[in-house]
Amino acid sequence: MGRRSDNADAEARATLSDVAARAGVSPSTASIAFSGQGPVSDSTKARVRAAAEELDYTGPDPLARSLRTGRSGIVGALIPQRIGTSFRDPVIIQTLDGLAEELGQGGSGLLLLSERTRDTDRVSIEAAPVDALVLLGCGVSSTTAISVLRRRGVPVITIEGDPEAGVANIDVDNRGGTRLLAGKLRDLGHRDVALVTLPLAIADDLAPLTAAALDAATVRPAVTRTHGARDVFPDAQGIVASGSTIADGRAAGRVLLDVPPSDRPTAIIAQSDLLAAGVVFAAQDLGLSVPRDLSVVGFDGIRIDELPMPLTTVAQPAQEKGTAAGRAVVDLLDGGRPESRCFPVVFEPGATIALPAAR
Amino acid sequence: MGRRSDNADAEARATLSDVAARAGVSPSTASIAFSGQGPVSDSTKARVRAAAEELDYTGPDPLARSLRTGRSGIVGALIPQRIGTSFRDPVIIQTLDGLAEELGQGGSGLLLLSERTRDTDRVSIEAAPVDALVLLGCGVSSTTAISVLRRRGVPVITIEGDPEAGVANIDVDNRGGTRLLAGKLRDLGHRDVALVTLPLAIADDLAPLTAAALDAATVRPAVTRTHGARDVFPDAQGIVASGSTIADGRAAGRVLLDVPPSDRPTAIIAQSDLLAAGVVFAAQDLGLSVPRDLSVVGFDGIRIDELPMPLTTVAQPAQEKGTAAGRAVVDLLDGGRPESRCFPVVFEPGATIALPAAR
DNA sequence: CTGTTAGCGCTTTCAC
DNA sequence: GTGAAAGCGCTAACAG
Repeated sequence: MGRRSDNADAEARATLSDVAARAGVSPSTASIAFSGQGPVSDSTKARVRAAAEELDYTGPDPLARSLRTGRSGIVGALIPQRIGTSFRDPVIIQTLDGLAEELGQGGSGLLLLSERTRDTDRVSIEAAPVDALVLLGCGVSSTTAISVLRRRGVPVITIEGDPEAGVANIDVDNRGGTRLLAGKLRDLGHRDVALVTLPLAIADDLAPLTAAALDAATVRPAVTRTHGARDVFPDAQGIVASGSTIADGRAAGRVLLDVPPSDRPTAIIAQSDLLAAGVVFAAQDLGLSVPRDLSVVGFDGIRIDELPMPLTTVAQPAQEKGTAAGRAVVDLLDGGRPESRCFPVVFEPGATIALPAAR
Repeated sequence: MGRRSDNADAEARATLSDVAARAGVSPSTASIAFSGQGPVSDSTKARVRAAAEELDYTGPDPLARSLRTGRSGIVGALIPQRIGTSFRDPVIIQTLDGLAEELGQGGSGLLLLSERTRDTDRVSIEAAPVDALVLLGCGVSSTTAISVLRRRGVPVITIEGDPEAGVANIDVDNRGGTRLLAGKLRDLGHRDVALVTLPLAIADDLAPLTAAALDAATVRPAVTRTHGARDVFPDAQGIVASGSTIADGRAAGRVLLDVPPSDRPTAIIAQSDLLAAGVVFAAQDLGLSVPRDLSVVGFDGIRIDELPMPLTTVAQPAQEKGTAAGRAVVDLLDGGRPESRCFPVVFEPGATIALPAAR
């Protein structure tokens, strides 16, 4: 029973067969007239269009079309947390923008999936009607997600995901970028350097950075950036932030800085620009001047207007990441085998690092 | 031929019939075992599950299920412009967040549609496989969109749309809110008041606010807020901004303020907080002090950290708007007839208005 | 260029 | 509690 919402109005909607009948042609011909996928005489096409017009037929039912062709025209993007949270991060927005734009070129739409959906939902990763899925800097132990999708036969692309998974991965040079920043600090003479990391797992709390937590981490970039920092400062300790907002950075910064001066680091490596901005504010809260009393570096290269000085950071091509992921998806759907790639980052000198203050 | 991507791997995926056969039951029984929509003995259910496991069957194909049930489980959101642009507006993000969250409760997913899709796209409003669509503060002459969707039988909800369209509309008190702010300015003694409006149509350019432009406007809130301002200052002139960012406001503000002092308004009513912030910056650029030399009011109630003082504005419940729209959609899909509603706004005193400077 | 035939994979009466 | 039958609306071979 029951197609559509059996709302008051609607006597059954016309189907392609109805249109074909009215135009005096077979359904297959009518189908071709609509899709252009085959030869039809102009006169026939016109007749079909006219019949459609009369019957108020707007085109093939996408649901039926999807079943028949095996394609829905929809690509899913799995984002961490809820929209309001994820979308506070400019990097995610830019990446999605690039992704959506590129998918649009291929005629596909973007379905937003949050990690938080219950699997009873009609549109969870185990049941969403998607032709492919992009895992976006996710804290799903992405191997789990990937295996579910593989079983479903849904192709996957990851952005900053686990490279081992045998899936094309669009990456940025998180390790090298952080190492570069750490190197600048070392060259200036910093030795007491602390980290403010991104959450290591979905829904992490503010906490010290422990080896155990790092081992259990599911958020790739957080781990990789930590490695990059430790390439230069092997013993660097730090704080795991509870998110990637200015407020989260401020809270983490306070923990690191609101201590006796002798225990205070001379520099802080924050794993995102928003976190770094928060650290700068935390320093200001405590009467410390940046960069005189404290050097701070970030990651991402987003502009943060509220900061009194430009941040020393590395810029990543967020939108291009999305575009590349989109292109990889389109390629995949065309039967190609897109390759992983890793974007370089670009150093932005800014004005938040300096020589360590004499003690 | 060809189901799915005929990629190297995959020998044909198992179907529900395969599972049923293996479990020694009929397809209908297997279906019930999966969906829970009917009576099955526990033992049968277990057998079906086991067979599924063995065949690597993860559940019913969503495409087939959709065709059969007439529901895709997907709700579309039509946003103006591209993601990167729309999502710079915190109000849109919050609204989408509320919407997605509420839809998630109903088990539906959110498909992002941009007005900019070409109608040849597989997933345009003409052909997206959605159970319903939410028009989000759109500049589509929404009547057009609505009529397409009505013909398709896709139910629609609008957010700040045209109320006449015979569609449930989730609105906020744009007119009353702006009138309230204008009233404050009048009470302080302002008489030379200028407007910085939101774009009146998709992709508007910075331009003077003319009667013709206002008549041709497709973006509802821009029109309504203009009316609200003119309820108090009937002759107020102004500038149509080219977007709703701080930069757009700054540009518009410059046009209004970079004139001989005698031509300068003593107050500016901007139609969004971002525009208002831009106006404040434009004033500063010209050496004017806010609110001493110029009073500025906004609209929305978002926090703008980079501003040196809190903005005088009215706050709208952006997330609740989304939630309400989501609830309306769910209601609609349940066969209900959700009603339009209009949220009130709340005055936020801020510190950007004062008595007009003596001339 | 057009029509015939078949079936995508599933859910849902309805009878047992 | 289970099975048989029907068909959602469409497109893709293939034959004419």
